Amino acid sequence: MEDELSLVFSALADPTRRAILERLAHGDATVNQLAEPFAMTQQAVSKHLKVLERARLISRTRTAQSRPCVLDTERLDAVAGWIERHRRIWAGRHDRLDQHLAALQAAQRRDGETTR
Amino acid sequence: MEDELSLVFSALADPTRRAILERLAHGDATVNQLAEPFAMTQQAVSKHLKVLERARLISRTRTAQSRPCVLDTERLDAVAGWIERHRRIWAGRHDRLDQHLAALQAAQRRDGETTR
DNA sequence: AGTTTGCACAACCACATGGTTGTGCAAGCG
DNA sequence: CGCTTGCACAACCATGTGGTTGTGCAAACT
Repeated sequence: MEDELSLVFSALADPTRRAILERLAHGDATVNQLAEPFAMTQQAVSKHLKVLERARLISRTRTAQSRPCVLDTERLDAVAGWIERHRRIWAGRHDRLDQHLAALQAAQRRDGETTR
Repeated sequence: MEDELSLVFSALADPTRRAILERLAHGDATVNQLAEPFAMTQQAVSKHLKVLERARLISRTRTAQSRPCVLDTERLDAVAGWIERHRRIWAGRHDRLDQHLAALQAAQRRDGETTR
């Protein structure tokens, strides 16, 4: 129905889901563990997980009664590729890797931003 | 209302809008020029442009009766930063920044896990 | 002057999204 | 065995989204 890129982008277009992904970056977690920091029901988080799963940003295993979530790392590559392509085209700057990394580090330093 | 990152991501989560951006990468264009390749009305494209404008991915000038669209290149940097950060964390790549991030990740993985 | 061009605003529509409550069900625990 | 835990499914609701048609209006053309 919808193309992969759109699915991933729209999955990322929600602070709650991005926070979930960040949480999962620190290790796998169960639904309840993921739901705990948010002021919403477990069912709502379940919905978000379904969105992430559909975008193949996470995958889930059925381990007994818990369904731990695992990041699917490759999914971001397509998105990063798209972004990078256009960023370079638009900016017209053929930045070398060093500049790129410097920018990333700067971006990381001013973190705390939007991830919630 | 909504955070910047979500605005940009959701603006990018539509094939039409991404195509518009690609078109604009080759140079500024008017609304009608942008609308021409799509099987939709000029008004629909206008709506898409408003979304892109709200996400500050494009800016518009009022030149006489036409309203040419120009890419706002900086907006993608935040998104690219977010993507790159997480992609590298998850994938555990191999440059200096990556090792730094991997160390961070390992340190953070050391706690949590059982609690929550 | 009158007409055409380029665009935006408004109202409307169908459907998606993000949340809720209520419920059910399989796995583990007392 | 019965209770609790962990999660998903269904129905519902409010709002957002992506499209349409209809209209209006300012600038440019003749």
